Amino acid sequence: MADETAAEPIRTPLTIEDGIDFSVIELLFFAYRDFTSDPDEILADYGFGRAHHRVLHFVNRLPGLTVAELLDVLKITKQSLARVLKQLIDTGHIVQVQGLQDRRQRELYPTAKGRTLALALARPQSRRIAAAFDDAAPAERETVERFLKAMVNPELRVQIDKLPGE
Amino acid sequence: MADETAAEPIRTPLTIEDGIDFSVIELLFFAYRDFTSDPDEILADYGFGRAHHRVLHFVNRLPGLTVAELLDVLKITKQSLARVLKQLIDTGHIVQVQGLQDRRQRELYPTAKGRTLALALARPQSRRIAAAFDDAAPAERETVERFLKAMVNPELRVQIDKLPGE
DNA sequence: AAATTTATGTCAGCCATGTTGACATAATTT
DNA sequence: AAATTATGTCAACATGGCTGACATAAATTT
Repeated sequence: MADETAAEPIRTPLTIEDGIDFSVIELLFFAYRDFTSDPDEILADYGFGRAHHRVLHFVNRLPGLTVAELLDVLKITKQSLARVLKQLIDTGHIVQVQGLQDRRQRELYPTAKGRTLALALARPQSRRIAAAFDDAAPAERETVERFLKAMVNPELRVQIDKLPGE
Repeated sequence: MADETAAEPIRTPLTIEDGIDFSVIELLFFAYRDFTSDPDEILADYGFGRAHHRVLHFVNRLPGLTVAELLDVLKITKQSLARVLKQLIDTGHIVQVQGLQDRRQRELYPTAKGRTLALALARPQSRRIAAAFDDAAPAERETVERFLKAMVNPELRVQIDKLPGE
């Protein structure tokens, strides 16, 4: 205990008057909570978790990326990656190919099986997004995308630009 | 191994042509990754994690909410909550008050210490959001908020409406 | 050619945070 | 009086992060 006397309960809520944008903070929390719940159910059938999903996703979007590049996108350590990557390789969702110019590198590619699963996981998320945009004008779509990109650390926005557009 | 022969690597990336909105899926991932990294650094100084943050946040925004209500917002089990809640109480960030009408209930309130920490955690997130909106028009702000709310499961949107507006 | 650096893999152990199941207590409701 | 409800707690387990240490092969530098 930090103090002898019991600290007094504060009975008034924190509000926007405290100078903080609580509404968007909370909207991001709730939106992400439900956004990730979609693929979670599918993953459970495979004995996979969110970690597998993220790896599979980026290997499908950037086929041939190296282990180091993947670590940089996911912002995790190689020991953390090792476990899930091994499972994805053992189950035939991802294959490794030795680099041509640099034979130390292991280029990661999805198999047909891995591509199918990646698509199955992305589908409900894409449906949720489409429903959220509902009858939004193209300009509104653009506003949302511009906001989300601006939320990313400036030095890491290159990661977004590297992803295939169409 | 699922197959004798090594499965063929697919060398073409998944793109929007596959009928999936990959750009917004990825923007949400990157935005949330960096959005949560702000408070993580502060929390580390206290030996706390994201779980503590979420509890502290909602106790500050809905002072007096009960354990059951908190579980419903966070979508975790009471055993998971128990550990982090106990730590927040032991460190004097949160206090429990026996319910007046129903004395089985434990109403959760922040202390002055808990309020200060909640504000410190919210501040960098709010700054990031403000920077992302930069010189956005009020209508654009509204577009983003409407989109994020629409991303939440319809039956859970009441949780957002219960939070204090101003 | 030798030494160093780099990309990757792997072993071992630790921590945070989620889970399920079982059971206890006190207070409320039936 | 009995049943239900809100909460707490114990034990065991899984996932997915982490650090540190070390090994190997290939590329780069000296």
